[in-house]
Amino acid sequence: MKKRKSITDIARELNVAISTVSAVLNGKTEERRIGEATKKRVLDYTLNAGYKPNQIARSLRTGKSNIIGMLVEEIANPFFAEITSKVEKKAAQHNYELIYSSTENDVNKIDRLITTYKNRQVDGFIIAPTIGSEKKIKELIEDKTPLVLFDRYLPTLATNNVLINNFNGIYIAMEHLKKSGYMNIGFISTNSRQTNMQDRLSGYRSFVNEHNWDASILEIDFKIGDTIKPSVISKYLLKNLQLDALIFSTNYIALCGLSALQQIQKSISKTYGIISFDDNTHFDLFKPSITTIAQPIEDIAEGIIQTLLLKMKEENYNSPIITKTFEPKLIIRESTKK
Amino acid sequence: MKKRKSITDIARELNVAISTVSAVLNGKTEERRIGEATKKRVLDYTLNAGYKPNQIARSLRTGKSNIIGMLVEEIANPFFAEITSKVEKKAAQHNYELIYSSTENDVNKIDRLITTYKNRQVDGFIIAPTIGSEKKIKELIEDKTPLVLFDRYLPTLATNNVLINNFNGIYIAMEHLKKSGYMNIGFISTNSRQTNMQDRLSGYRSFVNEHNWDASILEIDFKIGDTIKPSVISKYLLKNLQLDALIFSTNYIALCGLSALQQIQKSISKTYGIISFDDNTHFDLFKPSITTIAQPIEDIAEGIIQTLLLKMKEENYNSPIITKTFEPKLIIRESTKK
DNA sequence: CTGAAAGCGCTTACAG
DNA sequence: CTGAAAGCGCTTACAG
Repeated sequence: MKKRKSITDIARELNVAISTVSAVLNGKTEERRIGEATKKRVLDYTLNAGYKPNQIARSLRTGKSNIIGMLVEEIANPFFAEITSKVEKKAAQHNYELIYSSTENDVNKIDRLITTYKNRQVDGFIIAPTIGSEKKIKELIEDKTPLVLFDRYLPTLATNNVLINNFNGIYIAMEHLKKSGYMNIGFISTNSRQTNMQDRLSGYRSFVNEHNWDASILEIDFKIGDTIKPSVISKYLLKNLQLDALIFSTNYIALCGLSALQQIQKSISKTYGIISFDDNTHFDLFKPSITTIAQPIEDIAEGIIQTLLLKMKEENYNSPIITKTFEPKLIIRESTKK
Repeated sequence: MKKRKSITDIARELNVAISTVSAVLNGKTEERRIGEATKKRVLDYTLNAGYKPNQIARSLRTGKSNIIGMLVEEIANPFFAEITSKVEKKAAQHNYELIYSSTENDVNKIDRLITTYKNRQVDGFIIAPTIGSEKKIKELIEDKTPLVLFDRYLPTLATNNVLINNFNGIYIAMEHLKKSGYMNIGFISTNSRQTNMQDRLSGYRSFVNEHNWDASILEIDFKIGDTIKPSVISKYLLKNLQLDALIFSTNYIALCGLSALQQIQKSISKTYGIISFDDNTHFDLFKPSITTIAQPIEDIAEGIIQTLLLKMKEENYNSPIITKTFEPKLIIRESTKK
């Protein structure tokens, strides 16, 4: 590759000191009291030559990279894709670059990624943590690395969290179904022990208990990257013919559940009330369109970036731990109209 | 953040020279003839202390980052998500890290991203190029930055490409439909001028011309991030009632088309033969399951990484330009059984 | 077999 | 108002 111009080259060609060029480039002409003429000469030259400072050198010197590392469960999942995209834009506004990777909820992968990112000297971490990654994340906390967890939390770790009220999300969905006349509601979820999934389950259980209903729960054994067989769900439906409505605990389970419903449409002719957690670009296109429990993605993204920015200010390393919890929102569509 | 141990700290604590530590860490104990005992001491110590070399410093010194930058159209699109994931794994096997971003086919964004990645000193680029980005990409070529384009090419740029035979993909799909008894096939695509889309259109036109059929083409005005209204497609179908089969030129158009078909199911009761470009995790779950023209993702990923690795070996900067073209594969499912 | 020194491209006290 | 020098953490010729 062609060698790029350095600040030294520019200083030599312009007959000024390296530090002068640096000051101009960093907008420190005031403190350093650089003359207008010198400033203009440097600016003209660098603009013209298309000079961009070498970030690597800058990082090495300042100990800051202006990079934020973000680890999500799976970037292909629309929820994570959207949130990453929003965080990326917000980070850019504050002059930070975002790099991200999928952990696939794999403890080894998350550990490896944290190490890699650390070696790249990221200034802060945003992580959707996996059960089992407590030890590695604890290292970050002990190093005083600015850090925000989101989507789920790790109960044993005292650090910053941005979450939603998963319990309430399901609870208001149940209330809506009840009001719409459904009385036998099945809850279809994964067997994940993550806090978000457990809280959604609790929301269901609480509502059912409070109303003296029978709980009917399907927990599917699922790992990221697996394809769920719709037959798992159709079998469950055929065994639980009393059900008149279904809540899916997350978007990919819902997609699979909708396939299952198509499969058994011939054998049992009934229309279920349907609600899915996570709104999805396609849910309003379905026939019937699907009622969803939407996460306030904009709020979450803003909550994450603001918390991290605060923590990345050096003087705030010892400020209190922050947890922000947002409320999800029910988007009512055709699938819950009796 | 806590300051990390440096090679200097280690050298001091072990009473050896910095260069000795460096040699051991880089496995150069042979050339540098480091004694077994010294080697063991250093290795034990660094392993124990969990020391990881500072990549920033290493990059600055060697001029190499061991990072590959990849720009795709939209990471949330399953095709790009999969290919990125595969390239990432292959790159890791060769000790390269992959960073990636979505261009959204936006020329400004792609230009900005290339600049950002250059400043991060990536060792090579993998790009799904956008029309209009010729100038910026030409700069990379002139700098002799290792570079591979994929998915589409830019006719005016002489550089390395990894592609599929889009023309043939549609052509064999048409042949299959004809053999299955369909004779009035509509082609539903975007109005994108990208080579991949244009080649797919050419495949359709050629087949139709060769068989003296009438062409029926819908080109939807679409930008990444847009939601296509299914009504655009249903209007087209209602105007072209002679059609008995449809080919969708890409996965998101197909998803939208399937919504449109549901909408008009009541008004026109007929079953279209359906084929979509790009296989998709959900296409085999649909009822009927959808016949697709699948891209050989594994081959494409391997083609990309091998080409780039070759170009990143310094001595190969002046080796000939490489173009690899793979054949797509028809996956026949229920949607094309009459 | 091992170490001292230069240098990658920056920023930042400090001296004048 | 401007410049010379140190130093971030490495690698790599080179000297012994």
